[in-house]
Amino acid sequence: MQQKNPLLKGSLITIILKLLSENDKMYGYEITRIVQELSQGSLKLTEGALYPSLHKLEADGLLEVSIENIGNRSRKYYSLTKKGKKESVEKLKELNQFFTQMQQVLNLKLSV
Amino acid sequence: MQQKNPLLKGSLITIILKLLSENDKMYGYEITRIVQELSQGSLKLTEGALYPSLHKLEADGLLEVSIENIGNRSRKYYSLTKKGKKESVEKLKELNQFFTQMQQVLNLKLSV
DNA sequence: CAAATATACATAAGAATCTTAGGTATTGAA
DNA sequence: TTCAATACCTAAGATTCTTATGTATATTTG
Repeated sequence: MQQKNPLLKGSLITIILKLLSENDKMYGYEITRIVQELSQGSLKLTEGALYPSLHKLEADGLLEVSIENIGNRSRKYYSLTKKGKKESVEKLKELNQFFTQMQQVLNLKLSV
Repeated sequence: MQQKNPLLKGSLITIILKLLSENDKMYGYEITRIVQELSQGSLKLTEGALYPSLHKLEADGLLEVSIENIGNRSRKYYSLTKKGKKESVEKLKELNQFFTQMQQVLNLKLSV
């Protein structure tokens, strides 16, 4: 079955960590907006994917939460812990390597 | 739980189609070898992932099979159907777009 | 002002894709 | 003759995502 929206292909965690390494704190809804904006609408980060991932990263000690109230509405701001900063660098390195490897596999003409 | 081996991240189908678009016919075991070789051993295409994917592509009419016997051992050679050739181009385009989008999201410095 | 859209969080079912762990059998090398 | 390589295969379970909900507040628009 074909998927209609482009996949994140296992890169969601890396995206979150990277964005948070460039911004002191961000909240979930904000992250979905920024990803859509930066990809000109082609990457749809669904909330059903994002929120569970944020909770997992928090449970793993990579993110910490602070709640802010805007009027009657509340935001959960996430920021990187020390461990999260380390992991952010690690994950970005891995993803870069993956892209490099994929390009090697996909671009090279094979002689039969 | 961390994964030890790099993921294929949903790109396996694309890899198969691309390799077959450059080689008239290939068999499963051969594909696992070539992917390892081209990625200098960093991408491990497990057989548990590959064979079911080949069967799916065949069932979807993108690949066709011809069996060759080498002594007492038999190989199942796969090659692209017409539909498979079309899809191969399509999938490669998609993956390239994905890489481009990811780079936009991951490289850009955000101003807060 | 009412209705629709945007903001902001969340979960749960199911699909898709992969790893891990087996299994069978032949061939070649040590 | 035993081990590694070749060559196929499947099944259980994990992970990651989509799709579909649900709740509630705030803002825009007709």
